[in-house]
Amino acid sequence: MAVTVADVARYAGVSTASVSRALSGADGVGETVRARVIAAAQALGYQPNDVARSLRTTRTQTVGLIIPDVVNPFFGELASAIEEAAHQYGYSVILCNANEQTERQDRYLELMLARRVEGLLLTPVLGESPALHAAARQGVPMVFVDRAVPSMEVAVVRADGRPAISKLVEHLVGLGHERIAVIAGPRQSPTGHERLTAFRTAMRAHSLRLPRELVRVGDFQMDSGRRAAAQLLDLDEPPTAVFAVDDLMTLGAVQEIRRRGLRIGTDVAVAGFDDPPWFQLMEPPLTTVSQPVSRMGTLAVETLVEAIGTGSARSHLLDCDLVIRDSCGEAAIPRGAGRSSGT
Amino acid sequence: MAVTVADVARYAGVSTASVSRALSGADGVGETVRARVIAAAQALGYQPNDVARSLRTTRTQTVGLIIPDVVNPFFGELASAIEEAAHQYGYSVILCNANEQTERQDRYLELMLARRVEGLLLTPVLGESPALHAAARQGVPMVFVDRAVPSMEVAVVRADGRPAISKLVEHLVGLGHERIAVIAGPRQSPTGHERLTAFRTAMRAHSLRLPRELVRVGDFQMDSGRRAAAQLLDLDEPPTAVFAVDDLMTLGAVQEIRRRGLRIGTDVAVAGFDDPPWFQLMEPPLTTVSQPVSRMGTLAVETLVEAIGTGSARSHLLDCDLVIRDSCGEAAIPRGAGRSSGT
DNA sequence: CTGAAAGCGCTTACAG
DNA sequence: CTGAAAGCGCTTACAG
Repeated sequence: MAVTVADVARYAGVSTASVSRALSGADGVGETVRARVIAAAQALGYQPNDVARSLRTTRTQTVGLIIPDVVNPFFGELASAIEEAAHQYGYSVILCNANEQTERQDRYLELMLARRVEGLLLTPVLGESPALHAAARQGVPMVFVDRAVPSMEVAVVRADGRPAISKLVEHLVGLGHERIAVIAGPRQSPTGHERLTAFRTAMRAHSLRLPRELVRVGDFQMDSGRRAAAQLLDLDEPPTAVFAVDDLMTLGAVQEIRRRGLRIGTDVAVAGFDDPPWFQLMEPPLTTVSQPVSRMGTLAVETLVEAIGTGSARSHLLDCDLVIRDSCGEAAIPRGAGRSSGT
Repeated sequence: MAVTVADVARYAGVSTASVSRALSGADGVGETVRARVIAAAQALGYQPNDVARSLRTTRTQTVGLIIPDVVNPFFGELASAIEEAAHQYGYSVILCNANEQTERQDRYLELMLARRVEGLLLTPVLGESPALHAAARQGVPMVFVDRAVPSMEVAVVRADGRPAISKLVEHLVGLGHERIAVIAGPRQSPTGHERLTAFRTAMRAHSLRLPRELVRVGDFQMDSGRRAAAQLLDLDEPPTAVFAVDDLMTLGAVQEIRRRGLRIGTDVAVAGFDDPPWFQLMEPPLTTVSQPVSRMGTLAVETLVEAIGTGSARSHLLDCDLVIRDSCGEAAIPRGAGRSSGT
């Protein structure tokens, strides 16, 4: 655990400079010397020390990844895609889970800066983050994934849910739904806001009312989806369809609906967001707005690599898909207004 | 991005030694000097360089985590728990996804050693891994999670599925099942082997036959679960119950059963392994053997920290729970042998 | 092609 | 309490 270039040099009878050159594969070193060095390294069991190299070269080959909630399958898949792509470009990734807390995000940001990551990939948590602004000011290459911070000029890679949401509403209306509720994200969340606004716009386009009581605010966690669904179901005139804007809240809603003995798709329609593998395995399979998660991850890395290389990078807005399955009912909706396309 | 201790020292009018002491909070530095240093650091926007510090102290405050498949929810949750616990102890984690490939595991192992991680947490992939043995020989503190390598004397933190599997078989038998199939893990997998053996033993204890055709080998991935279920269902005399030994294969089996229009719990019973959040949301909710995943993660980190500190650590074997829900049917099993406890 | 030497940014004995 | 100096393990101009 302690053999250094100096040891190898001594053993091979050459200078440390030659050792370095030979081992790094650089040219400008004779074949015989190279062979001797390699043999010596082998014999001594030499293990390069990247921290020394990093100090000297100021390259760490590491990028930082800060995710707000690794347990959320969406972010899990995202992290996985990012890890994969990063390695493709020769970067290791230091992973931190901000857990949706600004203080944790800031602490990790400091930590990553101190470790001299070459770039930063993050899904910023909501709220003011001094460390984030500091990092940006310092000029560390960085790109946001999935969430933008409007006040910051940082490239962002995310998916635009609007067209798909509009299609979803059309789908629901086609099935005879008029009283459609939404379980939205936190008010301050740009993503949540965008989805809610898109939903509102689509409802208006179909001349459908969206009373206050049908708009519920959650926090992207399962429990808030459950609570929101409960409130919705307790209404004097409950909605015939519920649209939740992320996977976890969708799950919560499904759970609450089930708990009450209601059947999804017939008693109440459910549409979700994101598309973890088991959505299609639910009974009935869930209709949902799907984001190109792993594409986002790959693209985010590519964008970051570009930022590291050129000092600047462009944002990318991907498309979402509406995946129609059976959870919005395909036939008899109780209050069907004759518009149903079902049998 | 380039202010160093030397700059701070100059600005504060003291030596770099004092700067280092003041900033690290060490004692042996006067209050006035400390205050001046802190002010100077602040004024200059000093950002400590951990790679230099690491080189000097030979401490990197980093541990490596190698997971065989981050997309698998079991490992996702495990990684999340590990990341959390590691930070609690002041360690950052470098995450690598071996994707069940020895070569990738070995490459990442080299990389982590070069980066001088202070410890290694990994779920070893199957197959010979020269780098793993090399690392062990070198004495890098390490602990295995979830999977042991019988030939290596490395502490392992995992859960013992045997008692829960025995209870599961009892549960199935109580429900009238006799023809019970198993979708096992790869033959070389100790974990898979343990679960299969436990299942065999339990079957024998109930004097139940387990013909070859009812034992199917998968690879812990969803697709293999699907294929295994298909083969099982195609049998002249298909099983009345299927037990899959991980979450992904369980999902695959569920999907195949559904695809054929069969109802889980009534047409065919399904029992799974692991307990991702949506198992309880399936229709019917899935009966499963649940591992204490996040406990495993935390304990693995504690064990590693101990290994780093003392140079040795003990293995830990946790218990699994049998979570009984409705997927094994609670009533009428077609071929019920009169043993059914249902109504 | 090869080597002597400096230096990356810290921390830590060692003196005083 | 404070500083001068060495050194962690590399790489890279700079000479030759």
